[in-house]
Amino acid sequence: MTHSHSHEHDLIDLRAKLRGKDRRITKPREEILELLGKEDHPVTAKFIHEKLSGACDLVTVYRSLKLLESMSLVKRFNFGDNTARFELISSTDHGHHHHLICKVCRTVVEIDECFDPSLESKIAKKHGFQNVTHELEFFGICSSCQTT
Amino acid sequence: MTHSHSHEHDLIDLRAKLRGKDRRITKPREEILELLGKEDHPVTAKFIHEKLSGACDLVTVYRSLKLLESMSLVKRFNFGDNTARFELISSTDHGHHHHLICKVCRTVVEIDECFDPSLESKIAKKHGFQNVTHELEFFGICSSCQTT
DNA sequence: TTACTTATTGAAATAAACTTGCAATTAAGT
DNA sequence: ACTTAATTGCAAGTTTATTTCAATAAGTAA
Repeated sequence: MTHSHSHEHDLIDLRAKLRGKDRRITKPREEILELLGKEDHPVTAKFIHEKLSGACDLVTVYRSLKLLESMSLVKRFNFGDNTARFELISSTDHGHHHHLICKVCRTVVEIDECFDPSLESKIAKKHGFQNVTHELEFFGICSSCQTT
Repeated sequence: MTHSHSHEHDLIDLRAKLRGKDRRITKPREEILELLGKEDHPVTAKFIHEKLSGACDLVTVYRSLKLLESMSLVKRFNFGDNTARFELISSTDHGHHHHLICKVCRTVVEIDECFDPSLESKIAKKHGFQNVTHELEFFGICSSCQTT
């Protein structure tokens, strides 16, 4: 919904997390975070590089995204097309939400619903796993692509 | 559990599905199906090629997997490492099941549990999508990799 | 069986996503 | 401003997967 001001918080967050870590606040990192703050859906590294039109190298986009991901500022998604997509972790949903993707036109809808967390703890317990999380994406055909 | 004889059914299935479709039953296709019948978890094209040790080209493995997938004999999975993995669609679960993957050692556990299908239909209805399916994988740390 | 048609294969080339090595740059502390 | 080391850009290298095309082989019909 409203990503309008959230990215300012993310820049503050970035500075806070980088402080005292032998890491630096750089223009590419700030620009990538700012761009992600304006996007409503996960975007590819290539997309970011093009939108930033030469502000930095594509390699730097890859490296920055990896750093931002390791700092839990950005979340990586996989929509099954062999291309990683990245989204800002919003403070509201803690980065946990899912997507509904049109198999035809690749339109993406953000989904807030999720299944009961007891399913996850049940599975974790059953197999002796810890720190269990999940990746869930829905695929279907959107209203525009439904051939009558 | 018992994949021991199921692949014979798959070969019959393959022949049945290919018949009268201008498609041919070839050695690589049979061998890939047979190999998948012996595996308990999704495997990569590279893995198949190595296991078949030169029985056919890696390109043929990719092509065959794509064909088998389009024929609903094989299902493609994505474990978040930019590498497609393939598994035989068993007649019992109709190919619908999930996985629990150890983030450390990459061990895979097959999961039969799933959330209530009403969640899916609810999401489909809400956004006007049709033929909605989902991809769900669990990630965690297995008992062997849990540092005490 | 033999001949015929065409789907399929192998090999090399290409494509796309991502990573690595290294010299040049630049952020941040003193 | 000076220094140190993290970061960047560029080129080259990996990995995964696809495409092109001549050679091969599966299925069909004589």
